[in-house]
Amino acid sequence: MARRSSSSQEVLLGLLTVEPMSGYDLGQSIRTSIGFFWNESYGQIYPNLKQLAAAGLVTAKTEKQKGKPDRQVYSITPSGRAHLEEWLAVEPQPEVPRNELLLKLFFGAQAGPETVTGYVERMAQRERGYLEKFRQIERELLSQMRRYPDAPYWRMAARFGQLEVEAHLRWAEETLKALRKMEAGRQRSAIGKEKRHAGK
Amino acid sequence: MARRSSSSQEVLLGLLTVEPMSGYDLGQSIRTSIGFFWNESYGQIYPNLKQLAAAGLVTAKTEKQKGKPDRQVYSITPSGRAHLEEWLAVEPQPEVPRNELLLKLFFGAQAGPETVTGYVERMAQRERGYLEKFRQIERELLSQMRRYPDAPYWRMAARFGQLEVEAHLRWAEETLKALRKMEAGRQRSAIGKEKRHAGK
DNA sequence: AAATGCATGTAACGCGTTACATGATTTT
DNA sequence: AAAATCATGTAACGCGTTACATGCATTT
Repeated sequence: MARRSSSSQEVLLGLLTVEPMSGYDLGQSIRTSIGFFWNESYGQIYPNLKQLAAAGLVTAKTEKQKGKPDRQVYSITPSGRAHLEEWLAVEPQPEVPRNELLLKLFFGAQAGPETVTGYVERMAQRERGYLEKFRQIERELLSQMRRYPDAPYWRMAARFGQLEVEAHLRWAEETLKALRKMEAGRQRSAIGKEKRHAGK
Repeated sequence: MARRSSSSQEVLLGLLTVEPMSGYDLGQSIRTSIGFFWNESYGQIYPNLKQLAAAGLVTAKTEKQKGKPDRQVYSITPSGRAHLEEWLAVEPQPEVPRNELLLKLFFGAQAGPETVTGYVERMAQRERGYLEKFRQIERELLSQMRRYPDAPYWRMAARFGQLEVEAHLRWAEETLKALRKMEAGRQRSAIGKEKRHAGK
């Protein structure tokens, strides 16, 4: 097996400990339940499932459906669980950050406050949407606490997202105030220039 | 010119609006000033500078130094500034998140609370270090407000990092409490099992 | 004597997204 | 009639890290 550095296969194994699923299901699960801190495209999921099956970490079973196309349902094997536990025992590395909004804000002087104000406003809008989602997740998790023994861990992860979103919103409010002050200042000086020109 | 989706070249142009720099300088600047929200390796910086020079967006000038090897000092050109402004006018896309710590925490039930506790503790330690750095950056920026007209924008970006770090630390404290409770619970039930075994 | 910093660059490799292909059913 | 959903997969391409190469000066 080639040296692998990413966690794309392990996230599939992890989700398959909850219940057997198809590649399509896994894509849905990722998007809806861990999407706020992890993401996989189908271009990753399907080939990785094949590799996992070839390595004996999962097994596939074809399920026929009326009307809809066949499903390949994958289950984790004992050696798959062993692999997952090994991976879990490795210290997670801090990720390298890349925040394009902050990058454009950092160079905001080259564009003027009007441009970046819009970016921050729409970012805040998005974050407010996330806040709603987290509240919903919180309710669902609380009601399913005893159905899933892993739920306490899921809550901790969701709580991280919640606190981050709240911090983002506080930042956005503060930053919009500052940007609007700058805009006002620029308008005043622009009017000043106009008057000076008109008076010429 | 080929279609480019990433911002690796634009970050170089942006930093060169502050002052002319060598590839090495740019690497240092990135690490020390925007490193908390953006990152570039030398394997990206040097080839991208060449491409920028070939496209006429920067110019290179060889500077000789005593003892040390020659430096290629790059300056942004007017068309470089135009390109930067165009890029700044494009709405920044929200990045796809990948947080390995949260991923391992999410699957924490497969490893047990002891394992993930260590991960969160060391994460909190790192974050406390960042907090110190942000306080230092804040001091430096305040003292250099009139030397650099872009400083207000830099402060906004730094403030984002500050608020995020504070949120992370609050989360870590909360989560460590919950994990330690779970550990205690598991110990009690492990002792219970032991006693039952001993009594057999 | 060894390690670190200055300084520039290239090559290999893996990761990940996007686009494409196919085709039926259900909803708008 | 068109779009969205279910469902699986492949291929191309760009991005980005890591390792490697070189070599002098300074610090430990």
